[in-house]
Amino acid sequence: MKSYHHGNLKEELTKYACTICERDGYTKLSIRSLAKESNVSQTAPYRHFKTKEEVYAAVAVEGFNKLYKAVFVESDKLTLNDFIQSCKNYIDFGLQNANTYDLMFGTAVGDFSEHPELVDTANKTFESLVLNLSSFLKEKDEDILAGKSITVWALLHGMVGILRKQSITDGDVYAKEFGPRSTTRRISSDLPAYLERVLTGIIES
Amino acid sequence: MKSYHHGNLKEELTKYACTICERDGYTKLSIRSLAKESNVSQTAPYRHFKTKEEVYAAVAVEGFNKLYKAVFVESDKLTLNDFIQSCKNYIDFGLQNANTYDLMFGTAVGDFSEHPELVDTANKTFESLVLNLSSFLKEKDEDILAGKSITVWALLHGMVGILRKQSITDGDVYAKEFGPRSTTRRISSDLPAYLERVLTGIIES
DNA sequence: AAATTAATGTTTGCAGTGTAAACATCTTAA
DNA sequence: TTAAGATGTTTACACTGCAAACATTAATTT
Repeated sequence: MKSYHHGNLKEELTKYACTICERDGYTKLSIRSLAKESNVSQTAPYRHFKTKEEVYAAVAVEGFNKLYKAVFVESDKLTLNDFIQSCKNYIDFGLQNANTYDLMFGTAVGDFSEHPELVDTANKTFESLVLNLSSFLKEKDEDILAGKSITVWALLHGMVGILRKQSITDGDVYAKEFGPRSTTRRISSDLPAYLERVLTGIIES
Repeated sequence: MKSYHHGNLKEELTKYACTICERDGYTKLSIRSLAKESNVSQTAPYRHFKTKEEVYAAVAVEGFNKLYKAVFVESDKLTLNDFIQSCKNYIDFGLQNANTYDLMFGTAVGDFSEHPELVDTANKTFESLVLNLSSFLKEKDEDILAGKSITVWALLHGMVGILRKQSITDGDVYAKEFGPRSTTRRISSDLPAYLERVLTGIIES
């Protein structure tokens, strides 16, 4: 028996928004289609989200939570392999959730600070990365630790972007000579090895 | 005397599209407003761009050209400082053209391969980075060279993303203790020094 | 328990959007 | 000169974000 009030509309809208954003890209998301999917009137979502950007922010929050889970490692004494695996998980997340990743780090949500929950979730993710590094290293100086974490993160973040646009590097004069086995393809075919080599370089600098 | 045919509408549309995309973000761009700006009917742009995505692609091409100019160094024997400067130029471009950068590397243009000119321009930019590195290093092995170039690029690309979303790292438990002088702020206040330290580590690995 | 208020839903309406189709005008090549 | 192609306009359609006024239900106060 369908009641006037939905019950948990916000949750349902968020969930569906996540699906659409990831499947079709966030530009394809419309508040009306969102409403239709939940069998609710076209403007009902506005009771839960002031603007479309707030919907985007909610999707980004879910994204950061998922990324956090992918990166987090329980142990407080990581091995090198644990650390590499965590980093690989980050890149895999970025590649397998490309559209959501774009939403999280692109310009769709202009200013995080207008969405406190988004700031918190994003912080938590980054802190997890710092903690991983601090448990793996014996580094005490927090300045140095934070600096290195940022460098590691930058590398991971950058690799996601580049691996996703392989056509940019595949076409280059050098990689071309290797035919189908382009440089990016070589890297991604053994990502852990690549990461171990590069990350240890960064960590020990 | 206004003639029926505009003359160089495509150029003018592209130029204005670049302005809007950078100023307001590409989601704010509408083909109709584009047309209005050039005093031309609403659907005239469709004679030059099959879809809106083609407009995005055109803007991205301009972006890569600009980025190329920022990164390119004439000399075929770069000093370390030349190289660092070129890398800094990359990051500066990303920060000062945030919306365009997002268009270039985000999901707005789904598949570069459908826009040959975009592939070419993007390739050219990456090749410039490889050439910089190859002239700076004495490295001959093209595999290694391409691999290192990708690592360098990933770091630069990642730093752009992270410096743009400082709220993520500013809020972290460690950086907080330093008050207004957050980790990212320390890094960006002396970017060349940071880059020299990190990049030499990557290059010499 | 009744009454008030707040939360959450609906309806209607507006100005704007991407883009397809049919038509007009100008430019270029045969 | 004329036919073809390029580039413009008009019209039309289904869709969009979101504001405003109203309806229904749940929660809170009396």
